[in-house]
Parts: sequence; structure tokens; C-alpha cells
Amino acid sequence: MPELPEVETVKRGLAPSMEGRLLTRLELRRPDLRFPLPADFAARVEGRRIVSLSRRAKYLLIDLEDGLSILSHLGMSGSYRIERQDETGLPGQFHMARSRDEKHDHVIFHLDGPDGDSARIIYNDPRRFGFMDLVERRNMDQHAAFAGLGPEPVGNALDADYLASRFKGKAQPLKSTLLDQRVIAGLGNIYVCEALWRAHLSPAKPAGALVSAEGRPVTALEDLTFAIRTVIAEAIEAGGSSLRDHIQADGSLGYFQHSFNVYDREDEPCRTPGCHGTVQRMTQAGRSTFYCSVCQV
DNA sequence: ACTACTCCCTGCCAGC
DNA sequence: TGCTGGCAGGGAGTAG
Repeated sequence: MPELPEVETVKRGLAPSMEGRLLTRLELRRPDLRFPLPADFAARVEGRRIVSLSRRAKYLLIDLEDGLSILSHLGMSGSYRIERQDETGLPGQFHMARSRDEKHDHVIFHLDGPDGDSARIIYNDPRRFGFMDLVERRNMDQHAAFAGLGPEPVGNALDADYLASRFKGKAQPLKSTLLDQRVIAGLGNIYVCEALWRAHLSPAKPAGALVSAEGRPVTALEDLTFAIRTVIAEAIEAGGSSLRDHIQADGSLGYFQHSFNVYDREDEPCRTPGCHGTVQRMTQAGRSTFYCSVCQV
């Protein structure tokens, strides 16, 4: 589920329940996720205060006092949910209904607030493609997860000139090039499909075809850059506006239904105004690509 | 250096 | 009703 906008929404949803609180206990219900959890994980973080939540690419960062951060990647199926202390104030009572796949609750953050109110933040991940690590913030860029990572799609670093420099000479299809986190950080299968649809570009087109002989971006690359930035910005906006309802629903964060224009719409009509095409599906690099063969060229 | 493919894990759904 | 195969929003590792 989680691409950059979903992780950003999770961060915003968790922040009010985590920032400023004391991490009293880290409950590890198994020794590993996708990879082994860091050595002495609980001992290194327990008793520290959470100063802020941040995000880089698809990584959620729980920044602790004293310069240490917990790095959390949600993989394909990771999600967080919040369990607050019961409003009645009974100690140890939580009003959340138990999730039916509680067996996949792998990591539980026990938090104390300034007024003694407590909360639990629960990481659930059925497929265990997610992982966590500990990193000193001053060494953040050297961490394997961040070394070589491309720019954020909504930051100032992403523009058509940058993409031209990365696309130049590439025979690789646009689809797999945009999925490469070293080119742009945070795009996943859904938003790559959506961005290419918006820019009316074929996912199979070689990335290098969007660069002139002089290394300059052609118009289509300007369009693609704009499409990437807007599709991500709008998804973050949509996630934010759905956040309140979503937490109210069941305390979970990270699963909210957006409406997509091409993703998972095989055989349905293309939504490009005036286009009478039908959404197609093909496999590229082992992943499904959804596109309109009429207006994406 | 590029590019393509496989695999990690569990759940779900369509089709038989 | 069960079973089976295919597929899932990520990314690391490996092999050409």
C-alpha cells in the first residue's frame, strides 16, 4: 500500500500521538521483520523522548532525543494504529477493538504523555516486507537506505533538467525508470502509472527519448515532471483530508481508498477527456502497469 | 554500468 | 464448500 503520500499521511496521523511523549517500552513480538531488528533495539530506545516524526522517501523516521532515529519502512503491507487510553481514565484500559490479525502486530510502542496519559502505537505487517532500523541522525545519509536516494518528488530538487540528466541515454522504459528510487525517491507502482497517464506518455517509452541530443528536456519531459509533482501533492492532500475519518474508523493509519484514474482499472474506459480508449494492463519488470494505449504514446 | 529477473511473506480472490 | 493459482501498493540480491 504505502507509497510516499501514504507514508506522509501516516506520519501526520501519528505525530500528535507520538511527538513529545516518552517511549517507555518497545515491545518486540518477533526478532525480525524483513531483516533482523537492530541489536539491543529496545534497550537503545526505551526511556527516550520522541522529539518529532519525519519522512524521507517511503521511510518514516521517529526522531528521538539525543540524535537517534528509528527508521521504519512499511513494505507492502505495513500499517500503524493508535490505541489510546480509555477516556474513562481507567488505567490499562484501551477502547480499541482488537484487530483480527493481531498475530501480525510485530512492534508495539508504549508511550507516556506529559499528563501521564498513555498510548500504544502498534505496527502491523502481515507480509513482513517492512523493516526497522536505528540510525544516528548525523550519519543518516550514509545509511544504506538513504545512500544514493533520489530527490523528493515535491521538493525543489525535482525539475525537468534534473530528470533529463538522469534519463539521458537510457533505454530503460519510463515505467521502471520512475520506479527506481535512485532517480526519484518515493514513487511506487500506483503513482508512476498515474503520472504517466496524466502526461499522456507510454510506460514502455525509453526514458532517453525524452531528452534532446543536447541533453535538454523535451516538452513531454516538462509535462511528466509536472504530472509527477502534482499527482503526489494531490495524493498527500487527499490523504490529509481523509485522515480524521480514517483514524475514527478503527485507529489504523495507512489504508485509505483513493480513486485512481488508471491504476487497477483494466478494461474500464480511459478518463482522458475526448479519449475513447480502454485501460490496458501489461507486466513490466514483474509489476503490473495500467495505461491507455490510445492517449499514452 | 546498465537491465531484467527472482525472491522474501501472507492474504485474498477468481475460477474450477 | 473447498482447493489452487495468481496477484498484491517494495526493494534487495543476483546474473547476464
